[in-house]
Order: sequence, then C-alpha cells, then structure tokens
Amino acid sequence: MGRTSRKSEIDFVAAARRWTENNKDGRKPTIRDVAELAGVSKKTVSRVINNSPLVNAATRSGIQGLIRDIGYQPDPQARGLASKRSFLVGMISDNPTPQYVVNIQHGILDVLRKTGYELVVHPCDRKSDTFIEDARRFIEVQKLYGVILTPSVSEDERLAEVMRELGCAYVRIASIALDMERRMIVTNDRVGGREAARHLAKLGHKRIAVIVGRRSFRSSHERRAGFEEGLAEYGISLPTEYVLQGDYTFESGLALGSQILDLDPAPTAVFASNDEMAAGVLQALHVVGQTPPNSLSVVGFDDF
Amino acid sequence: MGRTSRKSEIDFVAAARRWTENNKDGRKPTIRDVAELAGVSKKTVSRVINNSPLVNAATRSGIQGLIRDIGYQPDPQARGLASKRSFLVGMISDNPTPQYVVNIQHGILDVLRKTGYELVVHPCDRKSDTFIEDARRFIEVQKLYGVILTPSVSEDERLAEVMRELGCAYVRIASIALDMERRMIVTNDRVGGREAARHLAKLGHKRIAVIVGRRSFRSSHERRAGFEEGLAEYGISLPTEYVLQGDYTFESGLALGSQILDLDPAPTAVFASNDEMAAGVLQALHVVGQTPPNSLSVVGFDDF
DNA sequence: TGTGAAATTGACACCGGTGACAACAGGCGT
DNA sequence: ACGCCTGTTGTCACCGGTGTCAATTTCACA
Repeated sequence: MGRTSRKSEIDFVAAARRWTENNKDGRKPTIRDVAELAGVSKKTVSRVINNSPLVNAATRSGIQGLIRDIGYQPDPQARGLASKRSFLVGMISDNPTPQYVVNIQHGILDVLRKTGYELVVHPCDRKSDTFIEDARRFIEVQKLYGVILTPSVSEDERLAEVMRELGCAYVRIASIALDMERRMIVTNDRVGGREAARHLAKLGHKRIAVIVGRRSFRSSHERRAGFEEGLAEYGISLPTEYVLQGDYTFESGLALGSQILDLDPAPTAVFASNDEMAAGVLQALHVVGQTPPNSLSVVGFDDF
Repeated sequence: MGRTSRKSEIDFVAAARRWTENNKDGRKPTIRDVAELAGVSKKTVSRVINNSPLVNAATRSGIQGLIRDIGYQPDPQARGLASKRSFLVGMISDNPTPQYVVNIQHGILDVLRKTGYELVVHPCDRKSDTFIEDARRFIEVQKLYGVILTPSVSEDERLAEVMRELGCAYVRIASIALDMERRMIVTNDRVGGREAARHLAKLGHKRIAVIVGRRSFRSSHERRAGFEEGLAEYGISLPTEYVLQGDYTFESGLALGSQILDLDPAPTAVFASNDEMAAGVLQALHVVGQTPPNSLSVVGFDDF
C-alpha cells in the first residue's frame, strides 16, 4: 500500500509530458484535456476535483498528479453555472469602523484561503429603502455561497430572514466593534447540519458517522437533528453505533477518530459538530497514515 | 417618434403579464424565458442586454420593458463563461493602513455600482516567494476584468508586467497613504485605447467618432493611436472628420457633442479620451432628447 | 423594378463544468 | 451457474449565456 499500481503511474506521467510538449501555445488546460490525457471521462476527473469517494484510489491519485503536473485549475464560473452555486462569499456591511472591517476581512480570508472561495465586499446603506431588496439581488444574482454580516446590518432581522429564505449560509457578527474581540453567531444550526448531510450524501457517501457534543449543548442537538433530516432525504439511515459523543475539544476528536477507524464496516465520512473535533479526527487519521478525503471524508460544522 | 410601434408595446406588456401569472413557483427568469415571451431569439435578447446597436429601436425598448417587468437579471456566471471574461474587479493589497484600504474600496465600489461588477478583495504577502504566482492565478482563474493595486504592491514591476501579459486592465495607486489623497495612475494608455476600440467594434459599430485631448498631451496621443490600432483590427477606418479635438473638460465635451450630432452620416459611437468629455457628450445628447445607447454609444476612457 | 449595401434577426455550436442515470466488472451467497 | 449488491466509470443532456455566420428584411438608388 501507499503506492498505486505502477502501470497507472507511468501512464499519467507520460500524459503530463505529452501535454507540456504539445502545448506550445500556452493554452490553459480544461477538464477535457485532463480527461483525454488520462484516458478517462470528464466525469471521472470531475469526481476527483470534487473529492468524491466514488473513484478508485489509483485512478484518483494518478489524475491528481496529472492535474498538478499540467497545472490545471477548474473554472469556477463553469463549475458554478453547472451546479447552480458559486465560489464566492459576500460581506455586507454598513460603514463600521475601517479597522474593524479590515480585521474581519482578513479573518474570513484566512479561512477561505486554499479553498478556492473568494470574498466579495458589499458596503450598503441600511437606511435606504431598497436596502433589503438590493442585498437580496446581490446574493441571488451572485449565487453567494455564504454571507458575512457585520454589526449594524447583522442586527437586521429582515435581512436574516431573506438569507434563510434563499437558503444561503450566513454569519452574523455581533459585538460593538472597538474591542478586537469577534464573537460570531451562527444562527442556523439546524439548516447547517442538514446542508452538511446533503453535501456528504451527494458526494456518494453511504456510511457516515457523526460526532456530537455534550448532550447539554442545545446547538449540538440541533445540528444533529438537522443532519439526520438531511440524510433521510437521501434515504440514508444513521445507525446508533455511528453516533459518537465528544465535548467539542480537539482531544475528544482525536480519541473518537481512532474509535471510528475501528468501526466495521468503516464509515466513509464523518460529521463533527464543530471544527475542533474535526481537526482531532483528521489528526487521528494522520496517525494511522491515511489522509482524507482519499479514504475518509471529514466535515466540520463551523468550517466555512 | 419617441413612441415605438403600438403593436409591439402591447405584445410585450401582455407577455409580461403572462409571465407573472404562470410563474407561481417563483422561478428566476432566464434569457430563454425572455426570448420566448418576446417572441424573438435568445441572441436578440442578448444584444439588448449588451447594448448592441444591432437592434431595432422598437424591439429594444419592448424587450427592455419586458425585462424590467418580469425582473430578469442576466446570470454573470453564464455570461462570463460564454464570453471568457468575468464581472469581477480585484483589489490586491499588502497590508496598508485599514483606513486607506476601506477608502479605496468605497471609491471603487462607487464607480462599479450600477455596472453589475463586483469587487473581490485579495490581501497578500509581497514578501512571499509565491506572491507573483499567486496573484497571477487569482487573476487568471477568476478572469478578472481589472485589478486595483494599492501602495506597496502597486510598486511591484513584476506584477505590472503580469497584468500586461494577461491583458488585464489595472490601476496602480500611488501616494503613501496617510493623506486621503488618492492619485491614480493608469499606465496602459495605448492598451486602453485599443480595448475601447475593440469593444465598440465588437458591438457592431462601424462609424465611430473620436474626441482627443490637446495635442500637447502625450497620453491623449497614445490613446488615440491605440484606438486606431484597435479599429484597424476590425477593418474600420477613422475618417479625419470624425476626429475632434477637446481639452479634457466637460464643456468641451458638451460642445463637441452637438458638433458630432450634426455629422453626416452620424456616427453610432463616440470615443472620448477621458470621462469628463464623455459626460459632456452625454449631456449634449440629453439636450437633443436622445439617450444612449439607443442611438449613440459613448465610451469614456478613464471609466472603469 | 431590379439590386447591392445596410439593418435586423435567427440558427447553432460551444464555453467548461455537473447532475441523473445507465452500464459494466467483480465478489458473494445459494 | 444465477441473481444481487457494491464499487467504479461512462453517456448524455443541460446550466444560461455568447460568438459566428448565414438568412431575411429594408431601403436608397440606378
């Protein structure tokens, strides 16, 4: 293990060379190029891009290598158009202190970095009577994946309502500036859980484990409920042995991670109620030498 | 005149009503819906959206009304994918003072507002050795229409070189923060002129007038030269009677505007070397009761 | 009243991906 | 050997627009 079939490897490497040689004109490669070079269908490449578990490990790593070698970058516009979404996150604000805005922007971008998402800023005037309407169009037209609402607009319930209606993830930032403290309130626990479930199910996962927080945390409960709803939509059930309990810490994630690895049949995905625990699970995987999402997908909740 | 054919008007209005009635499910209209309702091809609607002069005035206004009535919004992703561009402008900066950044952001957004373009912020670390490479990918992958470079990164010649290579419009902002003054330097006069020419030519314009600045301004000369190059690409010539001379002021634009209207055959488009003059031309049009781009397209150079 | 140029419109493929679903290869129980 | 399930891959239509170029209409003018 740890090494994929020799034959495949060689093929892919040769393919990469072939590309660099034939591409004197510096055209950017598309998914079709990758597919043809790899001798597979576009769809398979697409699966690799999206980390679908429905791909043979050897095929996957070969294609991944090829992608790296020829420097292929999927086109966000095409992806978005086809899947009716976008890779943009918006930030709607109404004139808070600059220092504050910039801080938030950086915070968001730190999270977004390496995910391929980009941040679109959108100042506005909350007093304008077309405010809500404008925001709505902005979100709808750009098909924003999520939106950050900074103080002042974050307090607007009408806006929050719009977000829910559009099914757009959102984060309302509270705290009245000045202090650097950023308290974020994710208000849609249940929706978020459901989204996560859909996400995993769509990727083709059938066996999914869940790590919940302490029973006493209401949010944890909400998330799990939403998650089960989401799974149900895809006709996937959640066996009790797949539900583990943590306490929102990294350590508990770590412990539960190895526990999960011992499950039989092993789940192909794990849903952790928060990022700390998700990180713990990942760590556990590293320890045993596996790296997701090759063999196991891990989704943290807070994670944008 | 001033009123389009009665028959068309009625048809379009009826079409709008038909839509609102049949659309109980609140689906967002697409270009196809508009086309079918209007009884024209998608392409014609597309032309209206893009202000192409190749559309009959009556058809145009009818479709515009229909679009307003049913609240159609073209999808930027689809538009971008098909035309290999995007409706995004980037701002690359490396940690200048927050106050400054926010100011610039607002300034840019003021210009962008109502144009359908959005601003994507992209902080970076100029000292990173992948800096240039990262920026390049950012621009390339997002197919940015243009980029704003704030101080520090704006001084980086390598980056400017990349922008030129990618044919991406860019603005380098000079001045060392602190003072609110924003001095912008548009460095690609010639390229800009050429772009403007291509733009108009692609839209189908054949008769294009040009307003240049005083002979002594080098930049004006550069722009005009670039512009002619662009026209030449499309086999369009620039008769001397279509070249008028202004002095970069609103008033001169106004004067030349009416002068242009008297030309015979009248041009279908005007290229002004700066925005002041473009505004003047627009004003002249208003005076005689025409409004672009129905009868005349006006392009200002500085205008993003 | 024909005729060529200009004005207007449409047909159709394509941009670069994804969704839905069919197809096919093994492995396994009977 | 047969049916069935899991795992893996491919086919094909479609997302919502635009580019290209051909087709049609209009109109001035010979």
